[in-house]
Amino acid sequence: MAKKFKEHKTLDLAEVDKQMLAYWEANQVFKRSMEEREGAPSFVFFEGPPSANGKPGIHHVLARSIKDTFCRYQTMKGKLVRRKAGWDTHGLPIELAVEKKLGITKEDIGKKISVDEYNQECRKTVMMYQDLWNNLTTKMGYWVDLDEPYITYNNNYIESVWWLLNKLYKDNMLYKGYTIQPYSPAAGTGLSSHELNQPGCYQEVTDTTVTAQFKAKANDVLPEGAFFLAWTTTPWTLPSNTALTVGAKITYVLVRTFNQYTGEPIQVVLAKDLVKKQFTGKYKPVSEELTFEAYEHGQKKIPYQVEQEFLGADLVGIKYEQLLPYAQPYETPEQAFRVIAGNFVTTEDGTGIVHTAPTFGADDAFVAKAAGVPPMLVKNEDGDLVPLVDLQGKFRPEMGEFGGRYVKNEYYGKGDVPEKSTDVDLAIKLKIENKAFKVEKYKHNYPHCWRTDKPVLYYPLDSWFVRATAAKERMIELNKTINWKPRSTGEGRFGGWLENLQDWNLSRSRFWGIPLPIWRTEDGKQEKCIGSLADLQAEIDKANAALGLDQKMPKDLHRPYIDDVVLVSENGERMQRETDLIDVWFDSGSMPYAQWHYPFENKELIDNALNNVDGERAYPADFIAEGVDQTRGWFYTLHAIGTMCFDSVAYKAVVSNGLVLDKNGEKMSKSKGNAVDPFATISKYGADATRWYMLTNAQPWDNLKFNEEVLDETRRKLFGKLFNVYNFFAQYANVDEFDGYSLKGVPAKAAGEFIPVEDRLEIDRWIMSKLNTLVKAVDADFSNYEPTSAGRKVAEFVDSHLSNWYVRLNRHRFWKGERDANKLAAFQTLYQCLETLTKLMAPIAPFFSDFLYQSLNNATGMEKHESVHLAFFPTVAENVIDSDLEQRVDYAQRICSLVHSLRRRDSIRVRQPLQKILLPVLDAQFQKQVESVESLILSEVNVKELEYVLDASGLLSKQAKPNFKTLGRRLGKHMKAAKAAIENMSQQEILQLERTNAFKLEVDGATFDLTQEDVIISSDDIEGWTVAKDREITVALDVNISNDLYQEGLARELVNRIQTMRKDKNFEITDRITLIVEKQAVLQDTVQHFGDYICKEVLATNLEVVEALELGEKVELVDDVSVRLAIEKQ
RNA sequence: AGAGAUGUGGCCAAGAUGGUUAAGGCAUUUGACUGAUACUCAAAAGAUCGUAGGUUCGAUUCCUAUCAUCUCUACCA
Repeated sequence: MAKKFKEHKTLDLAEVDKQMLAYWEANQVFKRSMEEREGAPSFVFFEGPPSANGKPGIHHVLARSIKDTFCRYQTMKGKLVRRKAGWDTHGLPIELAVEKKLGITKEDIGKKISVDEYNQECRKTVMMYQDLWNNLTTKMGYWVDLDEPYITYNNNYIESVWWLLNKLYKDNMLYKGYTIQPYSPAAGTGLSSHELNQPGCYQEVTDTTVTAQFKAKANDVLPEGAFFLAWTTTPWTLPSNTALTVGAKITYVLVRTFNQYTGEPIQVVLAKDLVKKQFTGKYKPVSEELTFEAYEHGQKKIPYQVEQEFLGADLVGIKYEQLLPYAQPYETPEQAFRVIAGNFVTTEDGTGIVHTAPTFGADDAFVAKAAGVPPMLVKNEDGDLVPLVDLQGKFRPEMGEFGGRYVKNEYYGKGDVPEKSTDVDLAIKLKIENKAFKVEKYKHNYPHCWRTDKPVLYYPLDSWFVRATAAKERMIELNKTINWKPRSTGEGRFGGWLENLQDWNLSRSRFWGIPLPIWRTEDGKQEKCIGSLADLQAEIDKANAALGLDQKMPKDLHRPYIDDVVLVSENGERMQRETDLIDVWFDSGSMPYAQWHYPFENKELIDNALNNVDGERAYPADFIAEGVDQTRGWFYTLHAIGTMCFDSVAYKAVVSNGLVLDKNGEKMSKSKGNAVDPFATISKYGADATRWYMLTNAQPWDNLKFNEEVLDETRRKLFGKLFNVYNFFAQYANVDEFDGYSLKGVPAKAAGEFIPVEDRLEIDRWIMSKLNTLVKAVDADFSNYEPTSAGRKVAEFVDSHLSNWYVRLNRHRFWKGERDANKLAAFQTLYQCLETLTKLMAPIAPFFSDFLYQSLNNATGMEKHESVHLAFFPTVAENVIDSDLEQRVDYAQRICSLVHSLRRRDSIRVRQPLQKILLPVLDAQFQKQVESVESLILSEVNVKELEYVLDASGLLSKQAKPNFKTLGRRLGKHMKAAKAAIENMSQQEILQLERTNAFKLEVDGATFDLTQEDVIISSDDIEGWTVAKDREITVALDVNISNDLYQEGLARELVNRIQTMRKDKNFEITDRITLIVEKQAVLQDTVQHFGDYICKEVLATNLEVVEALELGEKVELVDDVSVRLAIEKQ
């Protein structure tokens, strides 16, 4: 006796999830999916560590579904796929969370709370979210090794990162530099861009702005004494001005006018496009009433006139007098105070000439450096070079009367705020000195420190940099070898980013992160970069010996312990660690190496690949996937480190998925309340429906508009349907004791062998052909990282072909009485379809597929695998694919559909038999194809015969259309006329073309030889018939209902009503009945001719016709025909 | 501000390499099958493919411009 196929009541995907999770857990399926592939070729996957500072959202389900799908697929393809989970544990978000939780600020660390305690708190915070993430990982069916994750705060991880940093250091790729960063003087700390993007940081403020006049020195382009106009919203930076930047291609003009504050005649230079914006209000073009000669200071209108034009490039190099000569740049002052070119200059606002203060603007610093203009740095009391503003935000003593004043009034304490800000006083001074062209208030957004709520300064700070620009070309080259999904992200967003690459600022002045392993002597002249713990130990020993200390290796490599370590330089000086931490993005970009503690352990995993040696490999990744927001984040840092340290790509293929938006296309956010809870979604619809929906509703790289209704539809349509098909199968398979190869009483030809596909019915061969075509396509899609296409094809197969055609047409084969080879073939065919489908679906829908697989396989024991995820992906049986067969069934489906539409048009129900279908035949092949599915069509649409109509039967009028593809190139612009001519071809002419395969077409006086392929012929209409068309197929239906047909129709209606009554009365399927029908004239023939048929269909052993029936039910058969019926169980 | 992506019926969404009727699904309306099951199936209606130009015999598809939405990076006069 065969084992039973499990029959399931209703489909509860959430319940399936639970069952399968328990099963996987109990049987260690994930672990075994790797163990069983030991020794197989590796498929390398990197898990991007989630930053553990936030709760997982629905978009993480998308990203992880993508990752999981391809890892499962590759496992099924026989690859060994290791997936180490990882946690991004460092960085500001964690620190902020901790500070918020403890109610402290950065300054309190080391005072109110020890750094050790703080450190512990950070670790705890990370662990707190880990549980939630693990929970989601498990519930959504994401297989990743959670038992041995890499954690970026572990000493081993840090050691690997140090090793990488040291490698960069040795290659001269690390340097210390001075850059402009957001800085909060009130808090005394630099701010990361993350901090600036806290909500509420950008506030609208009103600043005093100055358009200053910079007096040009003698030159060949401008007249004596001309001024450059430059606008600033931060007048306090004007004393630090060392250059003016123009756009080389921008057109500038010289304008003659008067200074509105002093009344002095002036000539000023500004962008031509901005003259109208600048010369407003009092300024009027010179005219007869308004002349330069007649102008007097104080009068209402000030004349102006454009005198000359130049290109920005002409102005470059002109020197000008320093605007506010409080100090001179310490370095190369002779290079300062000249006009330079910069591509960031626009004519949107200001004057088209940009006041450039390299100490306080990132662009300024960049453009000045490129042009060799020095920043305004002066030597301080300690001999260090510093800007004119100190770290408290005060002007230095060099600033004379301004010395000691805060540059922004906001920095003063309550009560100390002066009446006029430095900006205002500077503006007044410039007005008096004929150096201010215009002073105005200006409203704009300006970043504020989230902690002190005071404006941020852009301020030069010491930072460590990775010389990424040195590897730029190589990064671009290697990027071209990466398979980006979608391609545009790799070429556009990422490629563009690489083209404009800047050096990577590594420094962060925080506590919770990987410390920069660089120690320096006090004068900064000697330094050491540590590349391993052994290295550090050796240096500590050396320092202990040289300096007489008793230092031990810190148990924890974080601050502050590491800061206490003092090393010694070659010539015996003390060295202190640079206090910076490194950018957390470097942490995550190091994961390919650090997750394995490379090169201190697992060295071969990476070296095998680098040296092209046989053996297991863990580098580079064959595949990674994250959100498109990681393009300049993780995707970049992986690529940069891979290129710089190993001259290799870090990943060969990358899928960057889009955002998950709400159903209206808006970004999800907690504040809008439109965020979707992944846990709720999964428990409501099941993980599989969620995954399937997210992967197939839109390409992963397009944004997904998350719509619950569509998600539910996925559940119903795909999983519900497949589940029903399975249940149908299981129910009858159990009755007939199907074991995969045999039925009760119908043994397999040979033990463990299927009936060869070629020996099965055509309809079986058809679905098998379809199935193999599907396998081929899905395999190709998965290997090309196209899950959407793969999933849609599977869904299409299940819906249109398997459930709606194959099962429907073959239902009777499963429940008919006799057991024979035909029935066995039906079971085997359906079994093979279902089993193959579980494997095709498994990568996307791991739970349901395994549930189904086990339900099938446990009964037959055909495969030894205990889970679909341990099985292998199906291989294509090319010999089973029969495209002719697929085509003719496609014809059958379409012809049936056309006939149905015709019946519908005349309101003739399918139970009413009809006599004839006419099918115009366009070629012999078509007729041959349709003939072999003729009986199928006739029974499906309940029609008696199908007649093929050959040409010229008189019924058919043919229509010719040009085939643009073949004619287009030949005819060119004669196409329009040719189209008309061809469409006007007579029946005779078309016939001639068909017979001789030649036709001379005359168009516009020219003659063209046409063959049949130049023309598309379709049959148009058939006189007197109802006709429907679907592309090349035309169908005509004889809708005349003869009396015989009518009677037969009534019989069928009668059967239907009786069946319904049986069902309503809960009779068993096998119950025999007596049928009593009230006598009626219209029904007399029906009962006479079709009585046997009726009895057979409804299992009636006798049929009584009585004059009047008291009991029973009155039912309507068709319009105007009702009858009273009764049935009784015998 | 720069870079990138997207814009096809009420909604979701196919449509590499220009060509004859622009898939399919949901929703809507109408009807139908069914003794496995099932809010299943079928039909009808609904789009000149963001807008404007251009190339071409012919453009949803190629080019240019423009608008809108979104993302990333930056915040600079």
